[in-house]
Amino acid sequence: MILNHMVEFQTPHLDAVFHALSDPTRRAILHRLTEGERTVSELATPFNMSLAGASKHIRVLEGAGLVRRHVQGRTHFCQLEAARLAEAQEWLRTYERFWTARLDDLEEILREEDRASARSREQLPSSPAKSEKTSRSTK
Amino acid sequence: MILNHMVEFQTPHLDAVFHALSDPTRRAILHRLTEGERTVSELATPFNMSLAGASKHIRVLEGAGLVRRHVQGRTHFCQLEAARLAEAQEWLRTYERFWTARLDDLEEILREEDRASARSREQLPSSPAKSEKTSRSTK
DNA sequence: AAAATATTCAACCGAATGGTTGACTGTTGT
DNA sequence: ACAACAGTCAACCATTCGGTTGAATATTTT
Repeated sequence: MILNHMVEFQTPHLDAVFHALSDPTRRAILHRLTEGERTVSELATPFNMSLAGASKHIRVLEGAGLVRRHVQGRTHFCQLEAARLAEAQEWLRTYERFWTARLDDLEEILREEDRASARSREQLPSSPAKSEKTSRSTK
Repeated sequence: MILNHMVEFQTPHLDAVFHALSDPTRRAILHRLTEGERTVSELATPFNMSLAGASKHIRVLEGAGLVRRHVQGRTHFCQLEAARLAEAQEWLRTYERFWTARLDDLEEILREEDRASARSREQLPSSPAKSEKTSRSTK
């Protein structure tokens, strides 16, 4: 049982992917790659960082399987490889019901407040009748 | 413009959340918390690790806003706080179109292969007529 | 009052991280 | 042939990480 636990979470992919995503520079690089293929220098220029530094970040992304590279002469072209991001999202999907649950709770609380304020309006008829539901953006 | 870039990815929340998720022990702890509130010792026991070690992991999760704690006497109860996971998923959602795009590409390629093999069947009428679409699990 | 329990704290350790610099390896343009 | 260019490599540095141990702080039980 404990062993199941240990095995269940020995998912080196996720380790690498989440670690890769934990750095803002690397997230920015990924974002940049959504615009299309870019060379290493192109990816490096926006950052206040040596080329070698940026190169390291790209290697981390490559190691996590988030970037593919094909070399053409002396220039290395990088390409977004999103499949592993899908795995990460799949992992997060397991927890979806926990935040939607909380949002549902919130909605229930707000509805309850609405009922309460409706009652107080009945007791204080001086305040004007408002539209059936108080406007409230749950976004 | 470069500045926009720099600002756009200064999202310390995501840094902390993704970093927290990059460790398998911490992911296991989160998973455990989906079953409900657990004390620090309860969370620690499945792991081959000192209590202090597990405690540190929990503090990391807390720091990332993924766990809330309420103290009752000498025992600390931990609770999953999924909202920040939603933020992470939201970030990943931006990239969804890139893996679905690739899946669409794949589908298109397979369709093309089907057409090609259909043509070759026409040229080699010895092979028996099969059902309209070759069965193929895209999963 | 004393012992047991739940947990953190502080100091320490080795390994990994994010970054730099300078030298090296290829490739391309003159 | 040579200089410029694209990029990696290797060594180094400070910091963080994941982990340990032992002592400290509360709280609960006996």
